[in-house]
Amino acid sequence: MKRRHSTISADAKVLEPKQGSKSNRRKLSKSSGRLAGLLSLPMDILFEVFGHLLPIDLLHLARTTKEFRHVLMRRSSISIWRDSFSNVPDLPSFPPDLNEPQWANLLFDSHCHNCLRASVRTVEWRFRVRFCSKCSATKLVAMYEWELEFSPRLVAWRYASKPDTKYPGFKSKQCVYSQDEIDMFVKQVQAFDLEVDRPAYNAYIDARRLAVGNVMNHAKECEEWVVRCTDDRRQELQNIKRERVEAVIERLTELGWGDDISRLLPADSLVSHPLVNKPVPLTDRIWNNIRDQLEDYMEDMRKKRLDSIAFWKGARDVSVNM
DNA sequence: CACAGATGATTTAGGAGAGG
DNA sequence: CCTCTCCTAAATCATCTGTG
Repeated sequence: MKRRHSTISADAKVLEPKQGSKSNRRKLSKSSGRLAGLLSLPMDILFEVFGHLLPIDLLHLARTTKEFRHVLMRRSSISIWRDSFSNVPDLPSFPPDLNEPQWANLLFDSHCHNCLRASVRTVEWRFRVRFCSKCSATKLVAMYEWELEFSPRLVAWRYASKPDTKYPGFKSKQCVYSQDEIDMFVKQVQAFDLEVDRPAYNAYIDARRLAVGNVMNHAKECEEWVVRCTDDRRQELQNIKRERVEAVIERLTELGWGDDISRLLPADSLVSHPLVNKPVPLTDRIWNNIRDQLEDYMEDMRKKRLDSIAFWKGARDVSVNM
């Protein structure tokens, strides 16, 4: 697999600037002078600094100005990217058919690769693309195998092995293909004159099968990585929530609510209170914002408990007197 | 006073589960 | 199997607050 050497960036879309809000643009213009000053640093220092950034930071930086793009996208800057990737633990293996910015873009940039819509979480690792739901509908096609013009065994092109219910309208027995890749494959196959080029055609198909197999294996690795990341993140959020609950209980206890907290019914537990059950650490400022509401809540719960006690006491007295 | 960072409201994506 | 609804997490943005 030959790599291009002039720049790292093979795909202009990788460097497509993000659409910023007005406030973002204002911020950029105010701080641009300082960022630009970075480039006046000696190269070895610059490499050292950049090497401590995360890949997505490098990508964002390369999108800010032509100068940053020039520095970060040239072949001689590859060590920056390698250092940067080494800052992220537990990544899938580096795919040999992508370059570093493309790989960073696929892994970490959440924009649709087709329309640049933000916040797209679904990556099609088999096709090495991130598409929003709208673009998935146009750029991915669902077909039964027999619908393909060429034998699917030869195309072997990254089809879904199980129902892909995330695409509305796709039938479970259908396979999912990238329209662009089918077009490219068909074009390349049609370029062969099979009367003359049969050996070359066979070699092409063999190479294609091998390449597809490698990408499929790599996609599996990436999907497993996503599962691990999601699990880790879920755990992290649970820990933050738990610590917030503990912090709230501690502060309420300091205010004299400790006894009432221990007597709360499970259904009234602070764990499920909307102001408490949030994956955001409790700061002094947040505490100041929520304290009054939580004290009101504890007051209500105390009243509820005392009313309940009074009710049962009354009921008992009635039954004793009967 | 300007600025950076924190906060909270709102919007959006996507997963889980219920029901046809 | 498919669709719909609900819920959670993430992203975005305007506003607030603390600091120099």
